[in-house]
Amino acid sequence: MTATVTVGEFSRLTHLSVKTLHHYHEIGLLAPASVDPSSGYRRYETSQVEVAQLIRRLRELRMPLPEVRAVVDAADGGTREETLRAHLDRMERELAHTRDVVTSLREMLTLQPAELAVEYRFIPAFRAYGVSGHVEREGIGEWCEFAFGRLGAIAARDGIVATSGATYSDEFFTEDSGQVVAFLPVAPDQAPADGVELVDLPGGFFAIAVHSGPLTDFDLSYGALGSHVAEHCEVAPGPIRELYAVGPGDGPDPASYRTEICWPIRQIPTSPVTKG
Amino acid sequence: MTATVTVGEFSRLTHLSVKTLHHYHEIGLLAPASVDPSSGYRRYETSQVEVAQLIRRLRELRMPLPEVRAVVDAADGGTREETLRAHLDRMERELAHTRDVVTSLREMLTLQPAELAVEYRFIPAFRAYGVSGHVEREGIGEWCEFAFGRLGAIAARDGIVATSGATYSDEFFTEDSGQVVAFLPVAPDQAPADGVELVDLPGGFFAIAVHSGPLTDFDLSYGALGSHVAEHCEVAPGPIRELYAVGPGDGPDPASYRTEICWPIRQIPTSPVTKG
DNA sequence: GTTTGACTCTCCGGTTGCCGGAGGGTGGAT
DNA sequence: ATCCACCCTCCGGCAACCGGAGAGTCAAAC
Repeated sequence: MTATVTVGEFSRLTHLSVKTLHHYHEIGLLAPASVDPSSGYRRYETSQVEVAQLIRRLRELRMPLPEVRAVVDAADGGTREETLRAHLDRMERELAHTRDVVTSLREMLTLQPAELAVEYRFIPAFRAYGVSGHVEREGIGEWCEFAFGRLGAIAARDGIVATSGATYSDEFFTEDSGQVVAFLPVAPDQAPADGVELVDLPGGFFAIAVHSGPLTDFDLSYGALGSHVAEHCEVAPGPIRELYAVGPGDGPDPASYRTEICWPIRQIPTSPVTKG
Repeated sequence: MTATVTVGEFSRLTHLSVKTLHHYHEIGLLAPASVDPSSGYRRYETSQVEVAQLIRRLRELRMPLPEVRAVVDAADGGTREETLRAHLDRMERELAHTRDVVTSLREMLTLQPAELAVEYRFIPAFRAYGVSGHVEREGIGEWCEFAFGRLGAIAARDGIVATSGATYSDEFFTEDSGQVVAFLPVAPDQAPADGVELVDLPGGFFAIAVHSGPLTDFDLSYGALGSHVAEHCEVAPGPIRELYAVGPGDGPDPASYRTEICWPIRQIPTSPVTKG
């Protein structure tokens, strides 16, 4: 019922290159049915064509080989379905992201950069409910939903009204994963609550820029503020803060969002400030 | 107006990792404004933040670095726009392809494989108008439009009515680029015509399977036929042929397409054939 | 004035999923 | 016997960086 073929023939049947088949053999993803002990010649069975085609399909979707292996090895359809769905979800998200980047790229190239208004403020130390974690950049959206969901629930329960925010470690941006703390300011004598920490944010001077609109071209404002600070101020240690003056909780329209980016500085610059 | 910053600071301003900045320096994509000759320390100017952000944006779209360089270096907006658009087009196509693969993957996993009907036929040698070329797999759609457009025009002019087809070299499938010949059968005494060649296709025995519907899961039929041939026939040399019995020229609905895959064999097998 | 600690440098190797080629052995047909 | 197409293994390389080693530098603190 099944015949056995050489690599070259199998290559033709599956549209996988011989090199690729060698590779899959080496890593144990798709081993030939038999190998001639003396010559080393590989022999595949025609029944293996199906698996090979499945692998090819998955690879066409850029699925990493370890995941492909998981799908292929999955005995039960459940695991298989799950891995597949996870991958497709990821692709979906990536796609949405791509669209965002494209639009923001268009804006970046066509529109003149909006004049950035930077103001200086002293923010005193304050206490806040906090949710902290080491977050991957990819998962930041989900994580924020989780964190602010939790903070929002407590705020609603206790009747706290305040502008929430978050601090981001540098590595979060540059290494694509790092420490993030979502916070919601509370009174200094606020009692602890389940599910959140009590954190004390240090006071200090900040250079603050307001970013209006959705967060897709957030990095532009971020870079502009950073440049401004580098040109006019002495930076102080500590993570950058974001204050969500108007965010998803205040309305459904991302265009109405207002986010304040707070860059810690040593002091308010005294020299005449030339905006730019 | 512009201040100068270290790699680390520049990294914070641009959200590019230090390693990445090193890399971009090395390949000359984004060189620091100055390098301390004794210490080797890099110094960037804040004015470089913008370029860096553009690069980051483009990389987020998975644009290869050489293309990024082209966009960044592009003095005039025209070249820039063009490179960009080309890239976005490619992404668009890739996306469409992804969707196709997903649906066909779904079908592949949920539906039982349709019983493959294989028939054997002797096809005599014939003459045809041909358009041949070395084609990249990515560009096959475009190329087919071009080739069959040309053949179709001549057919219309000369009143030729025949089923067109194409031959594909193995490498086209396995190496993602290879020789392809689109052909349209003509009478043996047909006169040459501008823009097309006259080719003679050799006769012989073929194992033929009919693939119905769009070509997204074409490779499945292809593999199934190949397996069948490997199990029941002796293969003959020569490229695989496809005959477009019902194709884009015959109606807009891909579901109505019928394509015959012709696999060259030495002779019609005499043994009792068990389908599978 | 030096010591600390954060920052930076270069170089080397590894990652993923293969491709290309060198150098040499095999297999079936003539 | 010879040919030629096929097959083998091994080595290096591609993109676009990341990780770490080992060493040098800078600025502030003691």
